[in-house]
Amino acid sequence: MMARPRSPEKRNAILRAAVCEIAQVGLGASTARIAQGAGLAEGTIFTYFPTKEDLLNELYLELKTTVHEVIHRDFPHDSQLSARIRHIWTEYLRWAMENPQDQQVSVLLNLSTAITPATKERLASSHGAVAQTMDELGQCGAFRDLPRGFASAAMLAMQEAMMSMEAKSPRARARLVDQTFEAFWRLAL
Amino acid sequence: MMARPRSPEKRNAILRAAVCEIAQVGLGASTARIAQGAGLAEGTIFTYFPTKEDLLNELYLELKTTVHEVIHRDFPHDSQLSARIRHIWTEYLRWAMENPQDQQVSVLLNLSTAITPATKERLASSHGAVAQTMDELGQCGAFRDLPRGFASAAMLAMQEAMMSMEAKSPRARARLVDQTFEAFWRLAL
Amino acid sequence: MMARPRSPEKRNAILRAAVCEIAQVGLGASTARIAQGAGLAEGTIFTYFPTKEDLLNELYLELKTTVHEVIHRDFPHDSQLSARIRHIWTEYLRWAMENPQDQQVSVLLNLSTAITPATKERLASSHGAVAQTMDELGQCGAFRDLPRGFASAAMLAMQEAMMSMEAKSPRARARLVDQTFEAFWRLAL
Amino acid sequence: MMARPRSPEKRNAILRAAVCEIAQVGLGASTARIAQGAGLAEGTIFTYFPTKEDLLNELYLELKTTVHEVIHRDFPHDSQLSARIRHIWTEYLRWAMENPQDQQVSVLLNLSTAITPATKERLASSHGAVAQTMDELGQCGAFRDLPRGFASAAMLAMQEAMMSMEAKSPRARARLVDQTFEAFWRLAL
DNA sequence: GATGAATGAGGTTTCATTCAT
DNA sequence: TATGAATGAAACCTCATTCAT
Repeated sequence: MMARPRSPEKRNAILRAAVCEIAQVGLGASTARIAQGAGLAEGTIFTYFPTKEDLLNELYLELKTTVHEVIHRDFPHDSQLSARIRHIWTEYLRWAMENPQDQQVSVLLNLSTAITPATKERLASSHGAVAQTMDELGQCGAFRDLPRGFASAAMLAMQEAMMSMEAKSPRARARLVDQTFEAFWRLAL
Repeated sequence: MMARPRSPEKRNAILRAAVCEIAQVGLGASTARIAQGAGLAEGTIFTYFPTKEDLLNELYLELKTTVHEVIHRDFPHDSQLSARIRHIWTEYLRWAMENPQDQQVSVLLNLSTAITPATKERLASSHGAVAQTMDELGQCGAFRDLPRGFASAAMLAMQEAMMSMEAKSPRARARLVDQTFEAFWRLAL
Repeated sequence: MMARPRSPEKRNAILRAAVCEIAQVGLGASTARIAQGAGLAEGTIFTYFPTKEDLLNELYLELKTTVHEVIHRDFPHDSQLSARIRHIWTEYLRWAMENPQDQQVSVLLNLSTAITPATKERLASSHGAVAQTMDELGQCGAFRDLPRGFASAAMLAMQEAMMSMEAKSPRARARLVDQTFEAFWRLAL
Repeated sequence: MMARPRSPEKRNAILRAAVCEIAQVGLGASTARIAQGAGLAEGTIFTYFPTKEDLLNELYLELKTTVHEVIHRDFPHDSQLSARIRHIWTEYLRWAMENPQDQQVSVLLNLSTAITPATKERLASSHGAVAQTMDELGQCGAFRDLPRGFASAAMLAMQEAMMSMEAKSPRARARLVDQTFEAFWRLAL
């Protein structure tokens, strides 16, 4: 009934705990355990999120928004396409590899029926510079004749492939990010 | 002397119903609803699968095995690499697009903690010709310097990207499959 | 529906298996496991015993009857009271210690609501010589002023106490049986 | 800040209801019926006892502890052995006859595999004065040459025999208690 | 007669959510 | 507002019993 959170710290603790639990046991993670993970009482969750579904939707927004912020930070707005794509490529992968649980939960939520279309739309509206860059990519070279959105999907897909590689050391990881970008860029022409 | 034998049809009906339910509501799909979907009593599921987890593991095997069979049928063993890769690309996508629920459930199961390592290993041993072809792909061109397994992951990733495109007509779909293969092949060199 | 057993061996196997299972897990032992223990199919039990409750009642009769038979064998009908009581004491304890599971299940069944009064009555009618001896005991010495049946109950109670002692060797056991009989007999005067 | 605290009354209501149900139908008594008997919702049982088995173990402890308390109340620590034994004899029987269901359930639990060794050990440590008196009894007269523990077992056994006698009136019951004690004491010498 | 698959009621337990404190 | 006990629907699973083979 109440959705006006009193303490942003607690709200955040809940979201962090949710990520942690869901990463471990899937979307079936119980609200009770999430609450416990957040150091709160079972019932408190429901003063911050009226429903478990609401919690999941908000979590989804939070995760996606964070990624957007990461990418927009220091975004080379005026550079040429390849540099902008490389930025997206690099920053997204950095975030994903530094926050594997967040990434994993993000994937799970993407596939879940709990996330409403409304939630997904709310995100589309906040794309901004990234969206524009991806569109530009869609116009160029190999992607020109393919459906709108394919460039974006392909890039995300390749990134997922890249993440599935166990990167032992951070150094190896950095090189891998570069190498795979080169490969992807060749694909794009 | 032998009472009614366990019927493969019923076993199959359960697996089909499971796919259908899981596609709709996720892995939380209840055994009761699956039974109902299969036209059986609640308890009957458990004569075929001792546990829900067992059901999920068997379903996983079934789905993956089907894909392998689809690909191995008419596999051009003696053709050159590009033809073999194209075969895998095409047949896999055909199956996935003709059986979107199976595909979706397959993805869900892949991410689930319910699938045991033992189950995954059972699959690895049945790869055969496909595995060899993918290995070959890994040796060539762009993938040579990347970690083992990347070629395979990248291909699957690109296929998922392709599937995420709504293909209106079967005709358009066929063209899309071709176009995206060309793109992928260019990536591979 | 059918209660006329074709094969006494199978009927017996079921009863033996029932003892074994019940001794291990209590009266909750499932008919399926009992059947398995008897080397029979789940359903076969029900051609021998229409109901689980029937099985338990018959088992109860069987166990009690066996004890009676053991005691009646070589019963010293014409000896004086103390000799007859000693015979009952010794033979009952021998049986109980040689068949601990049967004894244990017998106790469980005694306490169970599954055993009908009708079943218990059926037994009372077959007491014979033992019953008469116990009655005689009730008339004598210490038991004279106590309620009818107390002598019998007291004896059984003392025997249970005796059985609860871990008797290491058979030799020690034999001595213990003697010693405790002497004690009991002193009680009776 | 503290929400509704867990209420000892409800915990007790559950234990009382459990005794009542188990006395009627055995250890198979369902948690649902126990909850109903306690005037609580099905789920509430599990905030007080994580598991049915835990409930049974706690019930066992509670019953045994009550008996110990009953006996220790007004225990004639400084009287001679016979007086102390008579106290135990009398008080135990009084409790058992005034609480026949508790007594019956206690017996059932004793025989059940649900009660863990840990639970039984927890009790052994709280014996106190009774244990010492029973040990003393074991040293004397008839019990001297019998195994340690036999005196105690014999006494309990005789008490059970005594309880199995239907005592019509309280007056008759009191006399019976006395008479049987005299008999038991004669046994002990 | 023997078999064991099929049944569905019922058992224990979990869980999102409510609400007294 | 925060708490956690209370709730009861629903989940997974067991089991006595039936019945086609």
